[in-house]
Amino acid sequence: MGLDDFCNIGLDLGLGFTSPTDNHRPSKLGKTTMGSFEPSLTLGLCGETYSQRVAGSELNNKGSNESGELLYRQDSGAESFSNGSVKREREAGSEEGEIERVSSRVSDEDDDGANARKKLRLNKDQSALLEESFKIHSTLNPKQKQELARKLNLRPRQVEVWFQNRRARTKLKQTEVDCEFLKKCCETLTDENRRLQKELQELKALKLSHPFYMQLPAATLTMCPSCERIGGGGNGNDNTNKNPFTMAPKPHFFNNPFTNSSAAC
DNA sequence: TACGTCAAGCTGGCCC
DNA sequence: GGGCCAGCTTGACGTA
Repeated sequence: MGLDDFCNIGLDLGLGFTSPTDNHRPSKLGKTTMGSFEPSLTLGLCGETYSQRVAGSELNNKGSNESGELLYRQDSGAESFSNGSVKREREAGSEEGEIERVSSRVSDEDDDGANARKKLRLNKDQSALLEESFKIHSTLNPKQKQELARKLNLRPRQVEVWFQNRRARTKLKQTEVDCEFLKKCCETLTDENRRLQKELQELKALKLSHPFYMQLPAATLTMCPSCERIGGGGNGNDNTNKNPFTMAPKPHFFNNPFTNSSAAC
């Protein structure tokens, strides 16, 4: 292994997203998680890979701050003035129908409105209780639905719809957060890519202007995979003093828990 | 009046 | 096949 071997260093710089190897299947309950993409930036040197991976962050999902001021308009449900499906009719005809008769507050306007669709607005208490329930469980079983509907003086179908819409809003919000996160990742990795490209150019220039360094036996150059420093064998431990092979410290993205750390350093 | 919000309708997929 | 869900759409309503 001589000079030629050392000079034929394979420098590889890449920026991109890698897909996880496991088949991450999103939960049917719509609990989205980061993990579909792992932004990565690699600089390969002599077969060594400098790799940065950004794992999913703890994206907090605050969710419930949407219960604003609400009007106390309670009209009959949409099923009352729309055709509705067979399914809905069946629902209304069952025990829930009884609840509906008790709970639905049909306004006077509905009598003349024929099939006019009125906007139902949940009042503050209803929204609060629904939010509270949603925090506990984002999906409801039939019994919970019935119970909640009874408490809220609503029809089970309305409770069900509210939960469906609530999950959709949560997911939308989460998607927006994920989008922002990935944008930031992209920016960071672009900067890192730029920096490494520059460093690569410098190393290439150095290789031409300082052939002395290239004559060092390759075996004496070891790179710590953690701190990315190249230590020269037999030249003392101080490799921080103007060592042309000292690389800039690896930036840490978002407290990435997957960043390798070596006990050797 | 344009736009945002949200309850509700509709449709297709999945699971038991 | 029925129930439930996600995703998309519709329409009423509030607001700047």
